[in-house]
Amino acid sequence: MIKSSAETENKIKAAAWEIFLEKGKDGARMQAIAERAGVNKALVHYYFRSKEKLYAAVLKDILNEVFSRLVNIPENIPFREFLEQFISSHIDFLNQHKKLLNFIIWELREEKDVIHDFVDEVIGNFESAPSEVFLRRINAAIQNKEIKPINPIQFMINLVSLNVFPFVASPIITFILGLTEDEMTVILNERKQEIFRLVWNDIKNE
Amino acid sequence: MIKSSAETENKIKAAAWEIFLEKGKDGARMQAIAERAGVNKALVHYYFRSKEKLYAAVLKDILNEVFSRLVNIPENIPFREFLEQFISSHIDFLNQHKKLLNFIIWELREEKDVIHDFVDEVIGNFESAPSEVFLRRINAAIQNKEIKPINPIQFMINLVSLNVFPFVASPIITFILGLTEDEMTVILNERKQEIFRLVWNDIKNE
DNA sequence: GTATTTTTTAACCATCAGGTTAAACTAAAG
DNA sequence: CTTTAGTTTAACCTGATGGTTAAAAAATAC
Repeated sequence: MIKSSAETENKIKAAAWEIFLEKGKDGARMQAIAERAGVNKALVHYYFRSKEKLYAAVLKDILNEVFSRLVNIPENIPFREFLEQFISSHIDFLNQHKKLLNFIIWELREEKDVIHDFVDEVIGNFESAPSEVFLRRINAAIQNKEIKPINPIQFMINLVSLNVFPFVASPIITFILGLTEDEMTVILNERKQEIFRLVWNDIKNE
Repeated sequence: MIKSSAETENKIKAAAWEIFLEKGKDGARMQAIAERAGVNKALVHYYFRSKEKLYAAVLKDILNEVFSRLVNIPENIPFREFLEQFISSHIDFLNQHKKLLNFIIWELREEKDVIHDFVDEVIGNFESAPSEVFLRRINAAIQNKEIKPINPIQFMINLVSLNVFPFVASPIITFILGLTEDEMTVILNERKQEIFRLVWNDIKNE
């Protein structure tokens, strides 16, 4: 068994990440985190002092992960391809982290100053805010006449809604529509094409 | 001051509704519910025995409220108007109950059997499942050639995503886009038209 | 006015969860 | 081999929280 401060710290953080995502901040138990990490409660406190601090560390990691995905916007390709890639990579990401957005939306549901400062700090690490990059891309495409002169804000909200919501609400949707989990998986996979078709038809010139 | 068993029970349930929506099941405190209801903790237990039972009672009410809205689907009008009304009434509802869907999505995020049975019971109170009614309406419209032969499931998912997500994620969206709350309100209000425009353009025949 | 029901008061219990501590143990590094 | 850092053990403390109780008080019904 190797002893390494950094490794153990990451092991604990990884376990905490899982538990927080499953249970939320209130529902998560330090004991459960310790067990998942294969260590004991004392060690968790040894590394992170308190639940608050551990939560803060994990949330920072989570937000970093999400924002770095959002920022990852390819340049110098036609808007049509950009859009296809954007949707595709988003849905791949959501598929790999089914519980992530659910957690974020719940935990950041109130606009508290604490959260504000916190998200600010994380966003501050990127050269420009994710939405800025995206907005510029849209406006450029409008200038080029690649797409119709749409409302960029509404367009972004539409796009993100179509991408994210089915994953966030998938248990409920599955249940209400009376589907099996397999059927739902198929439907979610089809959404790459469905979403692209819908939004591209709406904005393409000609 | 009137003493009435039923009234007090409702008063407590209403308070519990609020607190559960704000804090979630794990975050809610019986003490807070009692205070919000203007009674004391003992009385809350006198009426509902335990937090579990109170939660169950409230959740049942909440699901009933939501499903009765979903089922409320006007017949005998052109699909175009039906769609307009559906979006409009949904968004009105979401505007009045900003925290509701957020809560539901979080609390029902896992497909536990307990939840299954529970939702089943609530849905059982309606003649036909909400999705059934909606599906029939879409298929009828396709038959009539009112709309193109679309995939009804994907259509429903698109529609609900576009309606619900911006409300569920509104704090985050507001923050990421750097908007004020007032600006966000304006944007949310514009969505009735935006969503209708987008989906109707997609499915209309000619 | 008396019986009944609702509501309060306030103390209390048990449990759980976050957090601490001290001592012992283990692995690695010098 | 000895020092040091990492890790375990297990007991413990404290506060919060769900839940209970018995008695008194207030409101209602008859």
